[in-house]
Amino acid sequence: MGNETFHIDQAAQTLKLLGDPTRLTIMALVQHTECCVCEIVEILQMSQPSVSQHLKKLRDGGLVKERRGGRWVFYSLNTSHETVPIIHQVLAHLPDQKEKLKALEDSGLPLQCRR
Amino acid sequence: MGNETFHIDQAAQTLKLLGDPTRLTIMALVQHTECCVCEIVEILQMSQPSVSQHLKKLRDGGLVKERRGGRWVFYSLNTSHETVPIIHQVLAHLPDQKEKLKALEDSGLPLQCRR
DNA sequence: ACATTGTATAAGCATACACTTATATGTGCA
DNA sequence: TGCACATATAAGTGTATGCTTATACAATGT
Repeated sequence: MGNETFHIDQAAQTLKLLGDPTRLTIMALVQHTECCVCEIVEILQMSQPSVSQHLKKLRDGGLVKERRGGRWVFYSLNTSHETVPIIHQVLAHLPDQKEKLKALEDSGLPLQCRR
Repeated sequence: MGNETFHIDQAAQTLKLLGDPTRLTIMALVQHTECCVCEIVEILQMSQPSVSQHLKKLRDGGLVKERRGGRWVFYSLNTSHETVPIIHQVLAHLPDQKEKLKALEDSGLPLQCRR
């Protein structure tokens, strides 16, 4: 029960975080592009606090990193996490979320974060 | 939100099941070799009901299949589940559990299931 | 300094989870 | 038929989860 168990626990922790539709979608969103919280809220059609709490879990688990830019906070995949290989391969099996980001951009909603 | 959402939910459900150290270890155990419940109990050093309940979850989720052989029940990976590709890739990143099965076999414990 | 906007945190609540102990079911054998 | 073994299920319990509403914090612009 030395090194191996650690790996299993580590992987399980990551998979647990990915094992929620909201968080899994967020991960798919931020996988390639940095995303602003307000964009995520808009795309997921969820309350801002709820999204914020999911982001906190992903942050605490080390799966995403944040960058503050003015009033906005941008999230992206934390590529230095130990389980990134697993994460990438999981996300590779999911439908691309770029379209949703593009659709949001094209929708003309008054999101100021991209200016 | 047609086909895509379904896939995300499906993947999330699988990942949720994998997101527990006990279940993840079980999956790693039964990945290549059919395993008897008593072997799993012995390897995990957990109570039999607890293991049984985890197996039920994996069964209900379609991740494993069971085969009854005499008094024993053998579990193995359900390779016809929709998310097998994800499962395989996740498990590929985990330490091999064959050693534990071998160690159990060599330990001389009175497990009758293999005769 | 103050109001506005964007995000995080706090508190409360209903539900889900993982374990325990106790019991039921199922199979083989005397 | 009755006992022993292997596994499943039931009931109970403490904790975790995901949401809601309310509020705090942070940065900007006037």
